[in-house]
Amino acid sequence: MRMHNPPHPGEIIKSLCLEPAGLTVTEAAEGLGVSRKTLSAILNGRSGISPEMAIRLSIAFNTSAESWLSQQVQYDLWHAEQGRKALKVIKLAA
Amino acid sequence: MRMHNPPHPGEIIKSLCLEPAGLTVTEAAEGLGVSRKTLSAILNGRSGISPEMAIRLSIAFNTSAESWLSQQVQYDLWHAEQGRKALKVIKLAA
DNA sequence: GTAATCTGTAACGCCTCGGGTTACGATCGC
DNA sequence: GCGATCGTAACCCGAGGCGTTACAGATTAC
Repeated sequence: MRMHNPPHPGEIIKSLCLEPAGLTVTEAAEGLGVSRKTLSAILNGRSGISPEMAIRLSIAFNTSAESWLSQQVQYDLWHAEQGRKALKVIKLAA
Repeated sequence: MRMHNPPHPGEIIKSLCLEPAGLTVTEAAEGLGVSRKTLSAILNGRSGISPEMAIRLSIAFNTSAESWLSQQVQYDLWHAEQGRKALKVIKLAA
């Protein structure tokens, strides 16, 4: 279990994709083929990156869809781990 | 993009966790703290592995929650890639 | 043959969440 | 002042995870 709260993938998108290219949220949303609201929600950590969105990012910015989803998994998993103690699970194998 | 359809993580759970331990679906579901229906749906590829379920698996079988979610990502991504051509996305950066 | 167990799954309800549209207030540059 | 940008609230929709109940089929035990 990691110690630090991993950043939303949205922050990485903003700093590694939008800013270097000088793109506004509106422009990027149009290019990705989604609404401005959808992209805004991701950039501000209010939505996760769906498999489809990962593919859109991979096309638009020539990146790896897998890497975006991996970051999303790290983020989701860290938050799910916070509720680990509340789960009633019995050890079934060593 | 991978060539072959990756197996549902459920198949791996069955062959690597349940069968070696001689567990029935009913027993495993009780140990994991979920309904038999929920586990059955996963084993038969009708449901994905949620972050919470990944943690349950990691506790019960002393495995890595991350590995289960990674497999799920591979599976989801492969299926999402099948609809890649339908996405209207503009290249925004090289 | 009969009863118990295990399993998949349909039918329902509940809640979360991604995504779209519309619309508003705030901010910044000209 | 005016236009562009942005975050976000208020809606609607559909998908998906999970629970309970209930049924049918298969397997096993007696």
